[in-house]
Amino acid sequence: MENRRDTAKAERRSRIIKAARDLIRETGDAGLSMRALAAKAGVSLATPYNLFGSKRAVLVAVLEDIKGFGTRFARFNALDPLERILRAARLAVSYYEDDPTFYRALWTSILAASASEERSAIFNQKRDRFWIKLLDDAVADGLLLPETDTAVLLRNLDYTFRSVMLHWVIAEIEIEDIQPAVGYGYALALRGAATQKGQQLMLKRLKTFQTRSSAHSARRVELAAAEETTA
Amino acid sequence: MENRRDTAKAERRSRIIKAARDLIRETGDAGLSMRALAAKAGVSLATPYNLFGSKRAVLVAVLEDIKGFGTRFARFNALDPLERILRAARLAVSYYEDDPTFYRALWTSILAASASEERSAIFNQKRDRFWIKLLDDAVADGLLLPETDTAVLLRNLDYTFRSVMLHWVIAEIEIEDIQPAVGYGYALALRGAATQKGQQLMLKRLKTFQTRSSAHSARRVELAAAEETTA
DNA sequence: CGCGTTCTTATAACGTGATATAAATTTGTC
DNA sequence: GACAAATTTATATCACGTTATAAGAACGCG
Repeated sequence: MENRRDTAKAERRSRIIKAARDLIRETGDAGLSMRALAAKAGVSLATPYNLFGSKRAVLVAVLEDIKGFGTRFARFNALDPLERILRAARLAVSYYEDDPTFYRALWTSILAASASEERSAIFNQKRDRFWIKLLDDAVADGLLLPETDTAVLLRNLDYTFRSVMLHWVIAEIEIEDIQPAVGYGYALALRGAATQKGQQLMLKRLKTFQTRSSAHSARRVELAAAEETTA
Repeated sequence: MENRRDTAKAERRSRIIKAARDLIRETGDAGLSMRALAAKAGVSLATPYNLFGSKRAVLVAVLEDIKGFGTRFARFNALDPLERILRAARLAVSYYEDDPTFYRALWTSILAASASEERSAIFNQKRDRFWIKLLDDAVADGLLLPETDTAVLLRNLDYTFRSVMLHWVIAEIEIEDIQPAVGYGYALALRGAATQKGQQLMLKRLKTFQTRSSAHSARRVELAAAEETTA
């Protein structure tokens, strides 16, 4: 990271990431071709491949380039651990709610790009540690069962989060359904791993999220029924 | 469905589906191009587009062409409802375990094919009814909370299932990790929605699945740590 | 300075999914 | 049997992601 060559390389990298982000914002995922990306970044077509390896890798880099989570989260420190987890999930969702067209285009592109060999690295060690700490706190406070393997539990929460996002990207649910769906899934899983003390807290959450999710579910059933009669 | 024209069309359709299935079995997802598919099915390149609309639609048709779930499930009728749900999940997983290379190639292709407009129809009404009946039985037996919205709960279970599958397709977990991961996710969610009576049943399941999932989790952490030191 | 290395650049090419076009063929109906 | 409608067919074309090639520039080191 000291050579002038390496700094120029890093500069080119960030220029490509920025160009990709801008291009998605301006034209959506349809206008994001590698040729357009290279032109906008002021590099040759081959350069993004040299620096990232594939289109998918560029887009994952765009996704990872998002920042500012930690500071916004600091406010919740006074809450009980389980509540803090739900707030953290809500905060993560809010990123998508604040710029849905951008994130949908981004994820659409990532999914469309052929799966290459590189370890997809959507998992992030630093991010994992943050969440596992939250879960460990809940165990320490006697809200989650002491025998809980928080790493396994976290993976399960991640499953929920990403599935809901995927569901939204595939365009089968609306942006406003994400929040209750994630909340319900998290509350459900946390209650599943909770002690009696923790279960009481989650039960209330579960009910509110369930009714908010039901509204959407009813909508979906109506749609399906309508399709069935026309088919 | 009465014209000879329509029957010929249906025959061409099934020939294309069969050709796609065989092609995946023989060459994997790499060898499955629309040109190879058309050649193997004995039709022109344009025909699959006329009959299905896109490559993705062909592959979804291949996926939906798989059958024979109900009969194998009959044996579990004597078990308690929650146990029956876990067995059903296990049975669903076994389809993938029985022919992993085929299913991975199939899903890889489906994901790689660009997202078109068609409603993805991975959700199936008949299938939904089957699962909701299982959940309603558990409610009726006092194992799940009476206020449970089983449709919402089912969607959550689906999230778990598909995320694990996706995780496997992306090649970050092994085929033998699917079963415990799905089992853990289902047991966790079911315990989250369970009454005290149901919770005791699920707690035991949870522990066994957790230890089996932990083995994999530990493997992953080792890998990540190894990568971090080399990086 | 000159040399070797590394990387970008420009350009061409490959195979892909998808679409457009006109000809050929099949089907239903008179 | 002949006509009209519909659709497959053959073929050409497009933009795309990706790779290969050769030429040139920037750098570290002697």
